[in-house]
Amino acid sequence: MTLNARDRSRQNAPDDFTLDGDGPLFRQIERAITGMILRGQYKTGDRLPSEADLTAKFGASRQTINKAITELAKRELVARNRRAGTIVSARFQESFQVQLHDISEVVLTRGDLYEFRILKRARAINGENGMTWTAIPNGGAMLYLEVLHLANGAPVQLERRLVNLAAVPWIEKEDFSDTPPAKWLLANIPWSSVRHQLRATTADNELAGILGIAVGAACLVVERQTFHLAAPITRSRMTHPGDRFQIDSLFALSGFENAEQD
Amino acid sequence: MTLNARDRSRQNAPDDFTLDGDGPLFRQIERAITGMILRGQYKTGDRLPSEADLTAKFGASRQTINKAITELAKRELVARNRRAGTIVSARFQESFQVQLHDISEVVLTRGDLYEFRILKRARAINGENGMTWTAIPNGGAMLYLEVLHLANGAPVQLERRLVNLAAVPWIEKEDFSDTPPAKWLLANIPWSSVRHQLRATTADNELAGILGIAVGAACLVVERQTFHLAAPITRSRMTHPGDRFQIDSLFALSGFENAEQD
DNA sequence: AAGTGGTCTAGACCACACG
DNA sequence: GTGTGGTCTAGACCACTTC
Repeated sequence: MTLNARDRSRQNAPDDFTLDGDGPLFRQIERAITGMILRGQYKTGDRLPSEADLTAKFGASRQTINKAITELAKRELVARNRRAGTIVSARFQESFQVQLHDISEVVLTRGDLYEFRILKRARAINGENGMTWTAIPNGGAMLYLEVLHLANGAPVQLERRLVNLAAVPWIEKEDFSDTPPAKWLLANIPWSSVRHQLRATTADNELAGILGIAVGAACLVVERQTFHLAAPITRSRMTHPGDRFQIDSLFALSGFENAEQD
Repeated sequence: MTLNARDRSRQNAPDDFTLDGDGPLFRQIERAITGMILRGQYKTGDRLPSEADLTAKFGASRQTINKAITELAKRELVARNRRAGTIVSARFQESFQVQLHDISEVVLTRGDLYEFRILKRARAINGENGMTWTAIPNGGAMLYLEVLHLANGAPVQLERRLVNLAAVPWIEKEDFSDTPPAKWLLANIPWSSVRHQLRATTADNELAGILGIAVGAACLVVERQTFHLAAPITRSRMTHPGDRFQIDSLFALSGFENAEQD
């Protein structure tokens, strides 16, 4: 195998195995390698030194090296293969993570006054009166809740929720005077899986009236269903006025956070 | 010292430290404890046995126990404190994770035919002709791209993108005949942080024409900006017809995935 | 003072993929 | 076979928090 000058310099360049002395050793190593990748000292397809080599270069034990690189692998910055070694990933990510925060947190974070009102509360039978939830059997008992969330007195979210009473019978005793149903459920009922759907709709007459927006205005809808060990717990449809609400989410590789403008 | 079953049940922590023998030991332990929490054998506020105790109960080394519980702590199923021990969290989550997939993956996953068309491509100067991107200096050179993504011939996403030419000058040589700009950028340009915004809008005349929908129809807009070591790389606004596209994301605690209906 | 988790080391065996 | 990562153990010292 032959290397041209550029390749050779690339192989010699990464003599940058210096640590910043800040925090645990495995984090320092993680940052050091992340930095070398981000700065291009290791490029897509390059092979990192083996754990044994890094052990010598950083003067750390193999466990510590492994812990650091395993973190990078979780973030898909590198791919690890037995025998083949650790390869810097083609950075194509087929998915990004976005965080959805509870509406009360969003409002309070913006520095606004948060309030909520229970507009409706009723027992319902699945399949009757146009109330259907396909995840639970027809005829199953449900609690229907309609909650309006406000920021500085203006509606920012209408929450329409169904709760599976077969799974959470105790909820009938709750009056939600202090804690909104979303928070009560999350604090009291464990879940093992969550499904989210996000979509856009336009406001019909009823929705426009409740949210105080024009008929036909765009709305952002977040639907969430939680399950506990395969049992459906609750489904909520959260509708937000398009002009008063948006989801905002920032993600940074740890150690490389910067203050960004919008 | 040993306790009989009665003594242990008095402590509200029944013995169920059995492993399923499937995969690495630390994953088995992780699943075992997750299961005990989800089944209510440990409730919110309960203290888990110390790592030293678990070492004995599972017959594993402390490292292995620690690796398992550290995973639970990352997922916020438990909170760890020196001296105070490991406490099962109040399950209130103030944020959920949702995954955003590349549009081509979404279309292909649905079993549809994916195509894209570059509608426009032009150099632009920040601040001129109504093109502004506040993250880069006024007067900065940008590449503007307008890309239409189709599923079975029907538009599902209009992507309007600005690329910071100061950061990625090489992009001017790309013709994007095979690979859409989003994929090219992710595969070729590293990033260290990403910002997402999601909102709903209604289609204006131009948008309605391009997407083939009615004027005033609801659209879901995803805006993404990536940065590399504080330098803005690209900003894309991805607009989807509300009736043809929604974001769908499923999350499950590992080991507790179930097939859910919608 | 003492219990708990946080981290690190040294050494080991194994599974897998490549030659 | 051989090199790589995957995992595990035993032992250790330390930092933090509560007692």
